[in-house]
Amino acid sequence: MAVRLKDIARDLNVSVVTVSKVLRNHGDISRGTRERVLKRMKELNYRPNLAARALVTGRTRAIGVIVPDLVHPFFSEVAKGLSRVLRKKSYGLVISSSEEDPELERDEIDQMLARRVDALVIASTQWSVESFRRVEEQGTPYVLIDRRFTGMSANFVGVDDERVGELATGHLIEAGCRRIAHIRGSGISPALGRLEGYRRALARHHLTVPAAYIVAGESADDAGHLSGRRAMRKLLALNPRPDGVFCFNDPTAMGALEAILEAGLRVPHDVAVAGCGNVHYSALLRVPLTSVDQQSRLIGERAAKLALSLVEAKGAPTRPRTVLLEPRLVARESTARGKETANVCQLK
Amino acid sequence: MAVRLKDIARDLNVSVVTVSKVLRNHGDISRGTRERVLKRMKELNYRPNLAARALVTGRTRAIGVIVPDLVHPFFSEVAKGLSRVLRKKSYGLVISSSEEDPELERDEIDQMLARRVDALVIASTQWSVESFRRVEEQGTPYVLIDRRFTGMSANFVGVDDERVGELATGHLIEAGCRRIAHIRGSGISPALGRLEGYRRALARHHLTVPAAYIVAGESADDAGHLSGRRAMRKLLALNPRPDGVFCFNDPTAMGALEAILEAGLRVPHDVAVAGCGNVHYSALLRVPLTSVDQQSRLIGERAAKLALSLVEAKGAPTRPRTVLLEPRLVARESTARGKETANVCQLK
DNA sequence: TTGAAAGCGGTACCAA
DNA sequence: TTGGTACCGCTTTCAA
Repeated sequence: MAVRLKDIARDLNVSVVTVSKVLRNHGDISRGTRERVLKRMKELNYRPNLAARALVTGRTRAIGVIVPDLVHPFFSEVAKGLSRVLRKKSYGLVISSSEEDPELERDEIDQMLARRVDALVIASTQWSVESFRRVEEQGTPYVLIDRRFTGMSANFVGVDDERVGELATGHLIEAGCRRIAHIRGSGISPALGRLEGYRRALARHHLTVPAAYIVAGESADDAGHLSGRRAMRKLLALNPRPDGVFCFNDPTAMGALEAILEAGLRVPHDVAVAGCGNVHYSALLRVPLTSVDQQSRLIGERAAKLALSLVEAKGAPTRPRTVLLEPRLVARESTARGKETANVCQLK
Repeated sequence: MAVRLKDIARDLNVSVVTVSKVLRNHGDISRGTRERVLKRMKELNYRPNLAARALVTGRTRAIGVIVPDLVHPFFSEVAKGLSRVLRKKSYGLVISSSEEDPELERDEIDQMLARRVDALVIASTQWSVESFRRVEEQGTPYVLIDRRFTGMSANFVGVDDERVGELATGHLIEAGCRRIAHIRGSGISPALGRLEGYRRALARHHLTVPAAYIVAGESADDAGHLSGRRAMRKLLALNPRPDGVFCFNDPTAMGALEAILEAGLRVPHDVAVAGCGNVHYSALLRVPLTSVDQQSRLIGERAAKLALSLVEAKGAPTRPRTVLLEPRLVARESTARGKETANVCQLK
């Protein structure tokens, strides 16, 4: 059904090799032949069989990406960034979701390796690095995004999570908050980094908070908004009640927002809220949400570029690179306290 | 670097064919051999080269999907649905975005065909059916989703868009609105269907509205919220002003919401708003948004199943199937007018 | 400038 | 139960 080099060769009374050379702009072909071949290719709508080509070249011109959740706006943005860069180089994007399940992730990695993708981009839910060893064994280069592993030097692209925590917390402090709580994520690296940044910002301003001001959201990113609500309820029950909260991510922050409003309190006056992710509808929420932009799209683009450069390097041992992007604060109403409040607090 | 059948065969002093048969559970292999082979496969972490297999079987076990925008929640949901079904059958998902650009879409289709995906799922931005003819020529089965073409019988999975329009408009009417406007989408089929449903609902209730009550949003789905705002401003300038608006999709509706609030009016009291898509944060908006759920996830799942069934059919001419899913209304605050209002209006 | 032959890693068919 | 051989569509190498 599909047209093959052979068909074109036969039609034109030339060899397959000749046609193949024209296809790849491989010199040493007379103008005449080249044009006849191109013409026929166009007529027959010829498209080279990439599977066949992959078999002989060892390159599929496909990059695999595995994310925990396709619907999470962060990963959608990443995918868009990846796709944008890969398209330009006519690489394909094979995508799959681990559904936040480490075991599933391992299966998906195996699938990708079987498919012989040229490189792999992974936002891992893994606790151990064992599956990456297997990727390395196959000689497939890979780039981690968003989540990294301590004590493992691998290619990584992500936002500087400690800066995220510092930025958000610092902003809350500047807004006049003094009793700042944190709803943290589960044990993955971004959660730890943001927590660390939060602590650092508090320390720098000589603020201390009760241990109970740090509460854990659930692990399931998907239900972030529900777990954020639960966590915020706990915080509101404390005495003294926090006057500001930095949430691990935007879904969590939305949940927190809900809990605060449900309790009959005002945002930002009673409790200011900052999140992270700057999902594109943050501005449209019940109270427009201050958020730290983690440059999702850019993460995808940089990851794609890094992956491609590894492919070009053809397994020549490149030492792992780390790309840390600078987060940016986007201030909105959820932290917009009146100046006077800020001043009063600062006097104290 | 990667392990091949040949390596295993050599190690075990059997032929490649034998190993291949074990791999595929192809009978006629003694227990002993089979187990030795399996053991060695595990030891070496063998993974069949799918490119090689594809070359001889003619099947890549990959499905291609092309959507206008990876970040649009609707398409993310669709992708998730697809992925879920395909994973179970160990099919891979090759994804790409047409960025709402018909020309780009044609390129991406070509890429997919070159990659020899077993089937294609497309949410097309195309105006003509020409590119699908080319897909047919190659013998690659395909399923259209969301957007269809009149006068072309192809496999299609989507929501019943006329029902969408009827549901939303009918709901606004029941909520007491009498001057219902519509912000429509560009000329693609869902836009037309929803418009038609809107008209039908008005007619059924013997309502007429000025022609100016139907305004067009822009084509760019991405900026839906901005174009929704612009469109709503125009509507608010009319006299008499609409008391309800059905928006083509949720981003548009959010824009409309913004415009109404900016104008100092109240939702739903002055103007009620209904959208479509039921994106997962609809409930968290400034005014929780009534929306028609278009079953995005399910669309993906059904499209995947349909695509797989076409692949199984191996090009046996199956007559095109159309899967129309029933939309569901999710009523929220943006249309929750008090009963009294509704009654007053009905008296008039 | 052109093409013959070998081979990429598998599978299919048929004979041993 | 096992394996030899041909071949999938293309690229690579080298000779003509």
